[in-house]
This record gives sequence, structure tokens and C-alpha cells, in this order.
Amino acid sequence: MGKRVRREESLSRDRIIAASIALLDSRGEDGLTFRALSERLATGAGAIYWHVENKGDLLTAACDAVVARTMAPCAAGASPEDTIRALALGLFDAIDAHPWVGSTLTRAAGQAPMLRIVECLGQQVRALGLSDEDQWTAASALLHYILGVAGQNAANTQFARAHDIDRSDFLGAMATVWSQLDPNEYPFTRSVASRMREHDDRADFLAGVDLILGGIASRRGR
Amino acid sequence: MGKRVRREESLSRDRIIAASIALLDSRGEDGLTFRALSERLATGAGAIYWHVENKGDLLTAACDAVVARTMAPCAAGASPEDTIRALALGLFDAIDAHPWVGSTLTRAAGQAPMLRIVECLGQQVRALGLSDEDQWTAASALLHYILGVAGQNAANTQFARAHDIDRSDFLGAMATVWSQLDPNEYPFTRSVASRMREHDDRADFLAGVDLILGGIASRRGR
DNA sequence: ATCATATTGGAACGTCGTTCCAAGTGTGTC
DNA sequence: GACACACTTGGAACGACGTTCCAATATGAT
Repeated sequence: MGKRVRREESLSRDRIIAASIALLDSRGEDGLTFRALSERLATGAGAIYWHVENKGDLLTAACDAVVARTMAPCAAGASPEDTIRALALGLFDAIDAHPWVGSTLTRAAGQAPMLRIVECLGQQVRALGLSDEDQWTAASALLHYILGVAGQNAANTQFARAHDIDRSDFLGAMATVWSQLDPNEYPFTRSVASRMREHDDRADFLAGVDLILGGIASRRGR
Repeated sequence: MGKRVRREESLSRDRIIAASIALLDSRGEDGLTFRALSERLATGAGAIYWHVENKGDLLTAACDAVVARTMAPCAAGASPEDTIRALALGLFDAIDAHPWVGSTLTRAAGQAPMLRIVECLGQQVRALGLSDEDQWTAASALLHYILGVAGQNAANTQFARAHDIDRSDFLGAMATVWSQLDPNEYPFTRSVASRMREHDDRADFLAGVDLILGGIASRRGR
């Protein structure tokens, strides 16, 4: 059986995944097409299907490649809390750099990339010294919060790209709309609109993680 | 201008949205098609486009209709914490009943349905008595956590439907796979697998909300 | 050299969102 | 009561997509 390379640049799952990531990064979520992929790999759609189940499989594999890279330095020497913060920030940055990872993650329930994240988070949560039941609650809350931010970030970037504007311009425009809302109907949204304009996504994200970590700590102290 | 009804069942945005919701509920996320919608409304695709911008607009409008219904009893007489819990649970239940709302919400950044949620949550957070800065942090954390759970729930249900199995069977199968993972590579995931099988989505969700509320409270107490 | 198997490239299929336009329907004017 | 006019409708047509299919080619074993 031909397991060895047959010629210098034969088609392979890895080459297909690498090309998919390049396509997703450069053209956005809708840029990954079997036609575009065929062209870039100088082959036909049928050849790709020999190595890949379907588009969902391909997307999940591409997502997993990025997540695996991000989660690789899982166990640092710091405290569990700091490691969780580092893990979360690593994911945030990875999704910021590859927005399509955010939306793909949402649709990859229970699959490889999600497993990696659950395990890395879980190991640190476990080191926090909670009861078995609380371990699951804490890990699940962190996971879902991270996924929520990931999804929103992905949606923002995707929307901005689709309308051919800058991401920060889009958020600025949103802040303007919010600040012009009816103060009677939308008092809160209106009041945070100005903060919206100059806020730091990354810092806000970390503040949310700290809020959950604080909840965990106060629960342990009971 | 013909603002009045011209005949008993003329086409209208509301009738289109209602039909879309029915289609999404009965046939799932992929069931909403301009062709299926045309058939159900006994008209053509072009007629629908007269009342609706595009599919995204239609999806957002359908989502907003459900969210508006859910958020309507926004201000109860209970404590802010309890109201937040009730709000979150209401959303959870709505998304459980209409899984497509979960995925649509993810893609509706800064649009009507999201605005409703931000405002309702924000008003209660404000009543918690935090600094202006902490208000945004708290509301944003709650929002993203809810969206994260929503997205995952939607993905689970969608996956189960696509593979024509029951949702709980799917989760059970996932628990089985997890329990058979390599204990060296996936110690945490393996250890929570059994808990997974008999867990209560709703209770877990609420526990996560409580964790965030706990973090908020401990931060206020500083 | 020959054969079986693994792999390739591209044509073809059905479905989707969307656009376009000829026809139908109602309203206001004379 | 007839005409002009804008609003609304239904369905044909378009281009792009994911996927399937298959004839052609390449590879490794004998």
C-alpha cells in the first residue's frame, strides 16, 4: 500500500487542511469553497473528497489544527488561575487572528477541537481543588463563556468583512447607533454606548474570565 | 396607497415571519428556504423579497419575534439577582424550544434581538449597584455566557437532527465516547463523562449564571 | 510486463439565494 | 366609467455552491 509520498507535491489531508486555513484567513469564512480549494491545489473537487469526508469535516479539521497549536503549551508552571487566564487569552487571540475558528467551534459540539479545550480547562479547574460536581460546573461555565465571546467576535469580524468596512469602524458605528437610542426604552444600552467606543475587547474578555474565577473562589470559600 | 388589507390573506412581513418561524420549528434550521416559504405561502420568491431584504434579515426578524416574546415580562418584582436568573432561564427555555434562535443570535451582532437582551440584562445589573465600568463588565459576561450556552445547545440539537437521532441519545453517545478516552491524555474529560450522561442542561446552565452572579457579588464586596 | 488498487481531475446534478420582469390589482383623477 | 399610475405578485432564470460519479492515470506487487 502506498503510504510513502509518491511525488513531491502529492495531495494529502494535511496539504488540503493547510490550504483551507490559508483560504479562510485570506478570504474569510465564505472564502473556503471546493472550487477555490481545487484551483489553489491545482486539482479537481473529486480528488479532495478522496481525503476529506465533506465540508464540515474539513472545517472542523482546520479548526482543530489552529486550536491544537494554541493549546499546545497547556501546562505552564503558574498557578491554576493564571494558567486558566493564559489559556483563555490564547484562545481569544487565536480566534481574533482566525475569526472563522470562532464560528466553527460553535458548530463542532463534542468534536476534536472542543475536546482539547475542555481537557485543558478541566485540568486546571481540577487543580483548583473543587468537589467533583463543582469541577464540571466551573469548567462548563468557563467553556461556554469563552465560546460566547468567540462567537460574537467571529460574527463582528464577519459582518464587517461582508460590508467591506473595518472592524473597529463597525463597532464605532454600533456605538453611535446605541448612543442615539430612546433613553426611555433603552436606558442601559444608551448609557454604555460611550464606553463601547473606546473599550478594549481583550481586557473586557479577561475581566469576564476573572468574574467567573471570582465566583469559583467565593464558592470554594463557603 | 393601499395600506389597508386588500384581500383577506394578502402577503405581509408579519405573515412571512410567522410562516418562517413555523418552518424553522418544524423542519429545523435548514428547513427555512425561499422555495419552501413560497410554497407554504402560495406565492413566488419574488413576492417575498418585496417584504424582506434577504434571508439574513428574515432570520433576524424571526429571531427577534421569539426574543421579544420571551423578554416581554422583563421587570418582575423580585430582586435583581432573581430577575436575572429568571431572564436567563427564559432565554434558555426559548432557545431549547426553538434551537435555531441560538445560532441566529450568534450571527445577529448588534441587531434588534441582541439589543433587547442587552437592555433587559443591563437594567437588572444596574440595579445591582455596581460602578459604571463594572456594570458593563457584568452585563457583558452574562450576555456572552448565555450566548455560549445558546450556541452549543443549538449545535447539539442541529447535529442530532441532521443525523436523525434523538438529542439525548446523541449526548449519551458522546458521554460513552468520552468515557473511553485515553486516561493519560484526557483525564479530566474522562472523569466527567459519567456525570455528563445524567446531567441536567438547565440546572447546569443556572449554576453557571450563579457562578457569574457570585463573582459579581464578591467583587462588589471588595 | 501485467495486473489490481489507489488516486486524480473534471463534468454533471440538484439545491440554494437572489434578480428580473411581465402580469395583475387597487387607487386617485378626470 | 375609463384612464393613468404605483404597488404588489408569481415564477422563470442566473450563478454559485456542495456533492457525486466516473473515465483516466499513477503506483506497487508479482
